[in-house]
Amino acid sequence: MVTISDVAKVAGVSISTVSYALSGKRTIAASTRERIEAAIRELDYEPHAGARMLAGATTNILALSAPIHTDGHLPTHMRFVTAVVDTARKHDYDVLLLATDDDVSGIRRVAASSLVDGVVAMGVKAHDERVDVVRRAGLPAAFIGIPGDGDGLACVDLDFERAGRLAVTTLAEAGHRAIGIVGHPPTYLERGTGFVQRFNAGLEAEAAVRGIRLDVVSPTLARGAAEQAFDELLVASPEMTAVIFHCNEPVVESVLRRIRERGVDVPGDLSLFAACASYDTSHLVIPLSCIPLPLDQMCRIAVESALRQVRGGDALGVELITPVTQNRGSVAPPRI
Amino acid sequence: MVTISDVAKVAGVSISTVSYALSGKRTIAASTRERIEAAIRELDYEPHAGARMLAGATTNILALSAPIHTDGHLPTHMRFVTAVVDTARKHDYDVLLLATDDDVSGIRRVAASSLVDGVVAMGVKAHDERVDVVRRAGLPAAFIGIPGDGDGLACVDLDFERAGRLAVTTLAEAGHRAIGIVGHPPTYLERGTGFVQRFNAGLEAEAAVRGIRLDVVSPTLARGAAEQAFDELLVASPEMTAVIFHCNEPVVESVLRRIRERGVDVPGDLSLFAACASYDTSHLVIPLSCIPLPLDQMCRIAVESALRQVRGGDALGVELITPVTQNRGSVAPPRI
DNA sequence: CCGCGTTGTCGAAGCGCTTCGACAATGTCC
DNA sequence: GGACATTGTCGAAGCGCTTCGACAACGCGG
Repeated sequence: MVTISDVAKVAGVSISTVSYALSGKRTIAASTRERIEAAIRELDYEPHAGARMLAGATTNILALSAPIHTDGHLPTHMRFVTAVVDTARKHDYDVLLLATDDDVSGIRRVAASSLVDGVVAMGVKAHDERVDVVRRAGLPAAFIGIPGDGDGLACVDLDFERAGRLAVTTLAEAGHRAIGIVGHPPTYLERGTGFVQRFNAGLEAEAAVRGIRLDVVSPTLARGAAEQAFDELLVASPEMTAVIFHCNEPVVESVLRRIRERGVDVPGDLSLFAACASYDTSHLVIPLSCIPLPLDQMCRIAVESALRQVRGGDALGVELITPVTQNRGSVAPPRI
Repeated sequence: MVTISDVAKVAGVSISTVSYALSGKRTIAASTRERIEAAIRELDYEPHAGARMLAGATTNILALSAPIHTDGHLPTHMRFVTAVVDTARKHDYDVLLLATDDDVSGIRRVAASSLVDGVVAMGVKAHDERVDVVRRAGLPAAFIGIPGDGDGLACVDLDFERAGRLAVTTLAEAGHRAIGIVGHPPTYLERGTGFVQRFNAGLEAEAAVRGIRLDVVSPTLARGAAEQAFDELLVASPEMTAVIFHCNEPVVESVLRRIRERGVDVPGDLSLFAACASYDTSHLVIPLSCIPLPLDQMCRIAVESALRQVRGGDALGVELITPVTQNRGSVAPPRI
């Protein structure tokens, strides 16, 4: 293998000069640097990852803690993963994927063995063990989602509370007074995913202020559950004129098909709104106005926050992304 | 951080003794080993990954080259990834995820920097650049899929040719003489995914032997394309009594819904068969008899093959998994 | 009881890199 | 023109580990 001393020999300088030329930590004469760079290109030199780690430098590896839940939505999960990998690569970082059940032990292991410079954690829960682990290990970390006890930790998320309020506001301002909600499976809440709670809190707060009736269903992932839940909504609240989706794409699709089957006109009979959509709502059977989940942005911020800490910067605390709406024509004033 | 010399001190032995106790490469007296293990537990020692790599040992990291295609099916992709991660962890390996566009440069980089012990490559194409890279780098590698020029390389895949024949055989033995095929999008073939070619070859060979009529459609991923393709099949081959699916789950679901809409009885009017299904066919609107894609098995074999090479073993060449059928009642003799 | 092979342990070298301190070779200022 | 900073380069130490060769200590057969 090509080592730094090969490069030094070819460039006619010492090893340390090559190292400094590479890291930029000391000034190197332009002419010297050029010779070194030429030698590197000529030899196709790549620093030995282990040697770098050992000498106390960075590993240029980020761990991605991405626990998979049986009730989770795999495509969304995958989008998060690839977004993290893409961003990391832009900063010359590789990603070590921690995706087995026991996410805590994985973090502990890579931290103890100095394998990674930092960790990005997704699928964050209200009470997340990983918070303790990274805190104890003093490991640079960024959470995609807001853990309950994450004081001083870098967290990024859509402002779900505000998204809840924005969803209600959007429909309320169109004139709707009774809104149905199709939410995530009940297991999400049981598992302690904070974003569902925050979104619901936002919904309820805004609905209370505006005196709007809210009816919530939380279909499981079983076949037919989504359609059935929608039917229940119709029965429970005959005056309902709008529905907010805060659920995964397959559930939305099922309900949209049911809506078509029943001959309900959108937005004439019923306005629809997809909140925090991790998917493209413009390609659905019925395109939906929505608040997009800014997945790429979240991942980018998380990775960059972790890397800032790696470079010695402070964790910037909680960063909440302001939700925005996108109009796809599925919301209109209710028929009088 | 806790180092091996801390452990040695506590256990009252030398550094090398600890190292040998850990690696098992020399015999160590049972009593000594116990003292060392106690010290390791007491200090919560974890070897420094970089030091290990540098000293010429293994890195205990496997790269997973998992290029993402725009026409690919994300859930299937994710299942492969997690299956690889799970298997790797069982062998005390971590997985570095190479998922950006340029998969070749990623492999080259991790190989040149000795970051990984080996690589597992999925999404293998008939002409796959990665073959050259790993061969040139002398890197232990396993391919999930069969590259065209992969002589001497470790490859694992379902025997798609045989699966094609088995699918036709299954329907032919039930008495069907005209079979429709709903295939993967045409972009799969254009991209050079070998498994589609091999499956089709198997289909055609068996159909030719048995004198069976085959009509193939390859719907794109556009909305409505699947339904439309099925309708075309119906028009093109009125005598068709069975359909083989060799496509992703969403396409199957769309067609199944169309079948319901048209009031076609399964298996009375039409027999259905899912070939190489990466999803659970028993939870579909109409449960389908199928040849499952043995995804976990493929990933397990690939990881273990790569690790065998890491330990100095030979690449075992191409391993084709024999397809098996599962009966879910969607195949019956055609009405006379 | 001597020589021999085994077994268990140790010391030291070295993996490729970063970084510290040293030090020529300059330039700068009174 | 001499004192002093600045700039560019170098040698060497050391990061934590594996592994080689050495070598006591021991049991064994002749």
